[in-house]
Amino acid sequence: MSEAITSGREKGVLEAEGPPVGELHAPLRDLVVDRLRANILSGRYKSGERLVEDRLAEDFKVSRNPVREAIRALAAEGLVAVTPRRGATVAGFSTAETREMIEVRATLEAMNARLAARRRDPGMIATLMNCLNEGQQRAGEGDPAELVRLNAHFHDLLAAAGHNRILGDLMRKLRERTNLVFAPRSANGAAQTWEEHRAILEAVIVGDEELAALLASRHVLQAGERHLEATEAAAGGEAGPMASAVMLEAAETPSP
Amino acid sequence: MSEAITSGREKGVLEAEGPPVGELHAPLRDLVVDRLRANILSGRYKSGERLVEDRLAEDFKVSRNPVREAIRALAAEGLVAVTPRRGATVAGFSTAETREMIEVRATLEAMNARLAARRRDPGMIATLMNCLNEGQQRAGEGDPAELVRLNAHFHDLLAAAGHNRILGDLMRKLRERTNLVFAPRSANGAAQTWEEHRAILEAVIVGDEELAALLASRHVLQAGERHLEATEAAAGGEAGPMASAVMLEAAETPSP
DNA sequence: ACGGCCTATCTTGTATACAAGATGTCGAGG
DNA sequence: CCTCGACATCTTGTATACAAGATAGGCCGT
Repeated sequence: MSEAITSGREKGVLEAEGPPVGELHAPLRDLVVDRLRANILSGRYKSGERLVEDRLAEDFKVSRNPVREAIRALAAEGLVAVTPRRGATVAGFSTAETREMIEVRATLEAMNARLAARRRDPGMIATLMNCLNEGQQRAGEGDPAELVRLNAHFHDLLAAAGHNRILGDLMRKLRERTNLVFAPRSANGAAQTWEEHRAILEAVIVGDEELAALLASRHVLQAGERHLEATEAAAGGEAGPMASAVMLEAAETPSP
Repeated sequence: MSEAITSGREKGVLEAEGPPVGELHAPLRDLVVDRLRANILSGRYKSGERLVEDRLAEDFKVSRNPVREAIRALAAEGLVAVTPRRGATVAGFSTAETREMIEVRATLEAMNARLAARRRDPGMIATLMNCLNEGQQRAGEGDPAELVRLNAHFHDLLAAAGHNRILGDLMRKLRERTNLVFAPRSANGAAQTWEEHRAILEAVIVGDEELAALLASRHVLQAGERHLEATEAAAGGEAGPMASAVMLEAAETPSP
């Protein structure tokens, strides 16, 4: 795969192609951001890997400036960590940080599901149903990258249904960060994931705010649990044995 | 006030002063970020005002590069808005966006208060008490800038008491954004604000998670209400008359 | 052989230069 | 009088150059 970024505007022999008419070309910085983010989220760049400006600039065939800005943009999103004079690396998270992110995500997803159930909108729901069907269909087939994409899409649609863009942005950034942590074993439990999606959507459809919030919260917390159990099993219990249960309890919304 | 940023390392006649020993000098970018943020939050730069790179570079006596990066960092925090080839302006928010931010903040502050009440920590509580006393004392005196600082400090301490840094970061960024909106009439209701702080802290101290969460949520929502009422009164009802009540209901955690 | 310094090299930080997009102005033509 | 368009100007986007901090390997002394 060629990594070069060109903004689609090479010097053609016959000047027939200005910048795509009506479609403003994005600054290189933004293109680089997209590429870097994609490479990080896809696992092509692994956690802890150094991101050397010069090398990336060469890879992408641009100067260091857009690369610098892209790196800092991703740092603001929490996908890369940069230390003042030592450069940037793909972010990695401790189990404590992971737990914290999961706690917050659970709360935000619960809030959003509540809003989606309250403001339910036929158009949105139809779109969500389509996404859900496709997801459940492909859950068995494999192709991790496609499943990750569909999962992100479902959550984005649900965020749109909540009609709170501030909330949606926060959820997306947090989701990307946790996905980065989960990436190594992301294929786990796709079927269960989509079963949970189905349950959330049903609660939203019937307008049961309480249930939608509870299910959305658990959806996140259980994914976190599965991950922590897996890593604890692999690493031999670096945290307490029931850390996941503690986590679940921590963010649960109080029940009536 | 001289706006120049120097990193404290001028060419002295007698080379007696390297970079302050043991204290790594921050990159200019970070210094510029701090200055810009301070100028924005203090209202020195008003919402909508253009941030021209050249002018800022001259003001701060640095090149455009650190300024560019600083602007983008603040854009990531949501304090400035940048349009691809048209430059950056100090962010401004519609009433809809403001409402959304308030909703999310209310939820996050509620979650944090719950965590602080659960994990209550004597040291933290003592520090919070000090801050509270100082705040209540100065609430009558005026000096808006000092009150804003103390308010930020109280919320930061409460965030620390919640022991979730991810959550704390999100709350701080959101608080800055809402403060930017509220800035024009921020002096309003300082006494009430600190009375609410007191109530929240009391709930945290006795470990009543439910009450702490409820009070924290209301603290944010009521501040939002006060603001929206004020602007609606000033602008002649641009949104529905009971928008603030709707907002309050929107994020309230369900009661048992 | 070991520890510490010193230099060679790599990488980031900052400045400057140039290219190209956006905006505002003024005049010609209707 | 108004509109359209070419030009002048302002501002951002990108590249390159140089300065300075960080790192690693080797050399010297003991």
